[in-house]
Amino acid sequence: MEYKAVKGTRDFLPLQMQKRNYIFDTITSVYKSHGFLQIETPAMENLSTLMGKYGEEGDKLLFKILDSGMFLRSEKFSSFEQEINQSRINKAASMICEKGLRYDLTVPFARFVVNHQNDIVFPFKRYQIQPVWRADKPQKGRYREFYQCDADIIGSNSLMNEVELLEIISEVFNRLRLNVTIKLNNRKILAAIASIIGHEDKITEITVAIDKLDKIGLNGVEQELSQDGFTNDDIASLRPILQIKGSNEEKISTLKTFVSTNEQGVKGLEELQYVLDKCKTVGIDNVEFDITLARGLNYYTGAIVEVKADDVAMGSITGGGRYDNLTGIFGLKDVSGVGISFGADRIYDCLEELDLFPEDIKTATNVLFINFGEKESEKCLELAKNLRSANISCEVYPDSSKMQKQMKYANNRNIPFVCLLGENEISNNTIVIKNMLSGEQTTINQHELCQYFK
RNA sequence: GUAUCUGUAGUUCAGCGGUUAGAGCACCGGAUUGUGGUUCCGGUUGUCGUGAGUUCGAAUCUCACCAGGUACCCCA
Repeated sequence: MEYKAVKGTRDFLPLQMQKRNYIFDTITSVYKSHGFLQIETPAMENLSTLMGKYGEEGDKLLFKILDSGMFLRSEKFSSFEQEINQSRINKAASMICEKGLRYDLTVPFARFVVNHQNDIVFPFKRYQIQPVWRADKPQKGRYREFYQCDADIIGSNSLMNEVELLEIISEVFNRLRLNVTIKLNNRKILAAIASIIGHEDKITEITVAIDKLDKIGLNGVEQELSQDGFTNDDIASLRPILQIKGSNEEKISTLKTFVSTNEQGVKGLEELQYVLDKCKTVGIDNVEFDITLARGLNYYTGAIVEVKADDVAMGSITGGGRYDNLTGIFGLKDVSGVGISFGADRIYDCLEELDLFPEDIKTATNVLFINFGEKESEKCLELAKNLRSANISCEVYPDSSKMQKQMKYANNRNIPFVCLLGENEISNNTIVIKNMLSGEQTTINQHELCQYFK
């Protein structure tokens, strides 16, 4: 086939849209039940807004948009060529691209909050369901265009917000009937660990290495750390952290002694303890303190959270955390926010794999009127109008084709009821209703039709 | 960036050196002019990813290129 959708992007068929909307509707209704307000932001942002917020890897994965028109003045061409020749792609790109597609919804939201600070009420609780784009190589559970479903609370330091977001996560996955584990950590603890072994500047290296613990094991992590310039002494002092085990309480008590001399670490542990305690009061029992959880995004400063499906091999399906300084970058200081993001496409893949989509979401039309000809279908139009005003979706088959074809249409469209109204029925004011699931049919009076479907 | 697998009908795939390249599904028609989903019969569908090489002979073997998937990295 010659013309295809761009690699990593997809068309969605009607059935897929019905399933996707089931996910979006579930998340939206939970968000609304907590009083979150919806916003949208543009697909593209200035690169100055996006660059430098996601870490080195993130910058590489930004889709950049070529400036329109005379994008490169001839006098600049030689310096552009020079940058290209030296493989300084970002520098070269900045000369011909000023815009890029958004990489997530959080950074544009921070820009939004700064721009509209006088028009919104703080603490501001917003939700946003839109696509984001990443120039990644696609594979299972990884797309170049995918939907994030974000909820953030900005303008409040309270840890109640963390708890509310965890409640939302729990509620959404309950409603979707998907078993998950919520992994929780705190950047302050990670920063304290880095500080205690004397490598404050290497938080990223430490977190990335710790994050790989379950993948490459203790030896692998230690090897990686020594490649990153950590001495054997550093690694030895880190070992109790790398080998931490047990329940949430046991892990916390191990850490308490480890970070007791570090103010930030103590604070992080207190925050973590508070959130875990409150989770217990609201009945969330699948939260796990996971010291290996790091998250690549630069802007997180406090709680960080990630959700994994228990019964499917899939990357994280929800992520989030607290960011104390994100709006500061755009010129609004001392506004802290915390947010989460559901990855709708990965959740879709999980539900599909476990066959957890409800059957009834396939039904778009409840009743099909079989078309027997001009006179008969005219009567059907009348009855269809009545059904619709009673809020029952229905349609009249447009051609008086063979019955087999019309019935097949109802079957393929998952229409649960078919109405037959032919010559006989017209003459005695009746109508035949066939249940497509059971195959049973009944004959009723035409004026009883609305009542029948109520 | 690294590794690995796969490109054959609308689709899922079989054929893996030897006549004119097949099957299921889908689609169309019929058995059945007022009954779908189950059954039976018939029909349509191809630059075998592209190019070169090996060979008497290539969908099949080799190489290059193009396209797609998967794993690592990272992430939702």
